[in-house]
Amino acid sequence: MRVKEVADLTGVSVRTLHHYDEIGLLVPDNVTEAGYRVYSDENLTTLQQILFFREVGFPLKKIKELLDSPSFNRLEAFELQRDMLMAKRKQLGTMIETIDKTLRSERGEMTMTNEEKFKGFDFSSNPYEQEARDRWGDEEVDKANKNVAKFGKETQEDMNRIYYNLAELRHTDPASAEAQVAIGEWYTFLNKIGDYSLEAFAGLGEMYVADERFTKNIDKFGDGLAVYMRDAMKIFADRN
Amino acid sequence: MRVKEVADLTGVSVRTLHHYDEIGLLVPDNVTEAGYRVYSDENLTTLQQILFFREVGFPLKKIKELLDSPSFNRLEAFELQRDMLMAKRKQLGTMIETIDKTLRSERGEMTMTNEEKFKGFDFSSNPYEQEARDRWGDEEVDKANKNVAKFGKETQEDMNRIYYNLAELRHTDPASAEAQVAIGEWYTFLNKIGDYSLEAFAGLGEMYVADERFTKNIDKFGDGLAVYMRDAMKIFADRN
DNA sequence: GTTGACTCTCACGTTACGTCATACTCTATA
DNA sequence: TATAGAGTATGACGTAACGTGAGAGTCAAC
Repeated sequence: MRVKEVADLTGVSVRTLHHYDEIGLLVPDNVTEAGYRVYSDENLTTLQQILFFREVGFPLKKIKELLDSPSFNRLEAFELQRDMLMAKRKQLGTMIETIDKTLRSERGEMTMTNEEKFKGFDFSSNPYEQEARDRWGDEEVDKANKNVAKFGKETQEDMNRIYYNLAELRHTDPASAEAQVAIGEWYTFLNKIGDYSLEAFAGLGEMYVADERFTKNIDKFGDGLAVYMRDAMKIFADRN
Repeated sequence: MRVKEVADLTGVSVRTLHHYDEIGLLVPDNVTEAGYRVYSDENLTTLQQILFFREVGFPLKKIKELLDSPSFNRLEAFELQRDMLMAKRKQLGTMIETIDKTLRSERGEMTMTNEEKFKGFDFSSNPYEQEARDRWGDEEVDKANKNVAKFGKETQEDMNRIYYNLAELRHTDPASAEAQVAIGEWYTFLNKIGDYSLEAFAGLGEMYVADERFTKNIDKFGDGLAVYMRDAMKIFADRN
């Protein structure tokens, strides 16, 4: 699908699609020889997600973070969206009540406190923002992963190499020399992209098993890898 | 109430209130010696209206036009708001359905067309915008009244004086010398604030009875005044 | 009489596009 | 096959609705 088709289908402007491309929020899967953007069905699904999060007040930057997050899960997102919509529908009910009361009070049939006048009208802090943050993390949790992304493809490949390496060792003793060398590479790697003391390193290891978002991603390289890394990281920190 | 109280009550920021003051959208009824803004209950009601229209996507400029419109009516506004909320609630239902279907299609239980994927997600053109325009007018219709507001209090008083004058004559012959002098004043007045040919003047008179927004406002000065003015204006235009 | 919470007015920054301007691409038809 | 008309691309500046300090005054309370 080309820009205008997408625009007509979804109700957003062509300029908006250009903008989303510019900021890397929705980059079309294909481009013609002439430079025309061509959107895939996958792109459309992503756009649907974007529009949804936008509708409920998320800034584009945060939406991008969510979608980019390695722990992001489309199905979970849809479920959260469902919850948000239901909540919003309930809020609308409150607003309608408020309006009804206001109408009656305007007719002098009753009086309202100022608080009552704004019941349902407070959109200030979206409780789901926290929920989304909790699910797909930000700041702290994915710090490492995000930094990796910043440092480009090579760094990413380095990281994967270390993960694969460790995954192969994951049924051996984490205190063994081989494992400790591998985990030492991990420590060195992390310090290339961030700043980790030995304590922080050990703490990070704890998070690998404590936080399922980490666990999931790490265990992609091998079942039980997260636990193995935690153990190896603790030993490494203690010994150095 | 002072800024922060209002902010806490309504969930908007202090800066927002400052902003609304700056652009003349919500000017506090009182100001202390020290220059502190003090909001009245009336101000709060207005703010409620503002927040509502903002929530449903009206730009502040348009909101200001609505509230400033002489034909604006709080009760009508609340009723429109009710309708909009009900419609939005219905739309939410559609969106929830869409999400449910999407979830099922993600699980491979069914397939969806692209159009179905965006059902309920198109917020592009707000149908109520037109509705609001129709009720409280814009551009053309209230041009005169708006210009009056621009020219300050004196002009406003001049206008009212002419209206009252005509209202007293409204049971006499619109072709009489007295009536024609009065309507001539009206013509002169209008040309002070705008640019009206004789034809335009007669046409305006037609609108006074054709458009109920005009009729309502004019008849506030006396029942049947709008019709009377239309007649007098036509005669005036024909004679000059 | 000095905090601490609140307020004021600049004034520049930001987000998410809108709105041209200018130029290329691609069918559809004369 | 030339050419119009609809669509698209890339700048680049404009706009709306505030956010975010900076610097300074205000005010009740201890």
